[in-house]
Amino acid sequence: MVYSAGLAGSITMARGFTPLYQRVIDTIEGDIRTGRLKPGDQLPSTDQLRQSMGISPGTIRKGIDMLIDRGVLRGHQGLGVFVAEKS
Amino acid sequence: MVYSAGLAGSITMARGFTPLYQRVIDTIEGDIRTGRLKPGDQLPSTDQLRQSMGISPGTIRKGIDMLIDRGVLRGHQGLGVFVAEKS
DNA sequence: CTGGATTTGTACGTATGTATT
DNA sequence: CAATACATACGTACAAATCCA
Repeated sequence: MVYSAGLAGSITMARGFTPLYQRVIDTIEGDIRTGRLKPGDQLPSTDQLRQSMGISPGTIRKGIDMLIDRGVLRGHQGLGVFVAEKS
Repeated sequence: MVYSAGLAGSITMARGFTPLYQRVIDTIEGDIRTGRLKPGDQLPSTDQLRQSMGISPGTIRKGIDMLIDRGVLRGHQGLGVFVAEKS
């Protein structure tokens, strides 16, 4: 699983107008939509996502938090974050 | 408007611990439910909430972010945060 | 028109707590 | 007990939008 964010290393954030946390959301939801992530699947750890996307842990977390709040993901402390079984 | 961060009156005190960001959510939603905040009303600024609740800006922000994501609030950069007209 | 003040929006880094293996 | 991983919370900095003197 790749999770490349592109533009990694751009400190000045010369991004378009898509916030980084939105890119986290888009990436995960895209992988769910295409079937690369299926219900019950475990996501890469926050630290792995941080490394592969080049985004700080807090920003990774913000995207995941929103998807958990929306019911798309489920977080289990000590275990990991998983794709929700039902939408 | 009070927005005290005191422990009494919290809705979700079951299991002993309520996260601070949840207290922010509960306080705002409670004020909407009781009519103390009405659709179109402006909330106190993040900095005012920080002071009155004694909670860090990031945590205040997290609660507000979730309510914006749920459609309960609307944020307008440079203006303020308002109670959404539609529910 | 300009510039300051206010306020939200985004992003970073760090620390600590808690659950699971 | 140790390692792993999520959950919560803190503080800071700067960008962007709005308002007004």
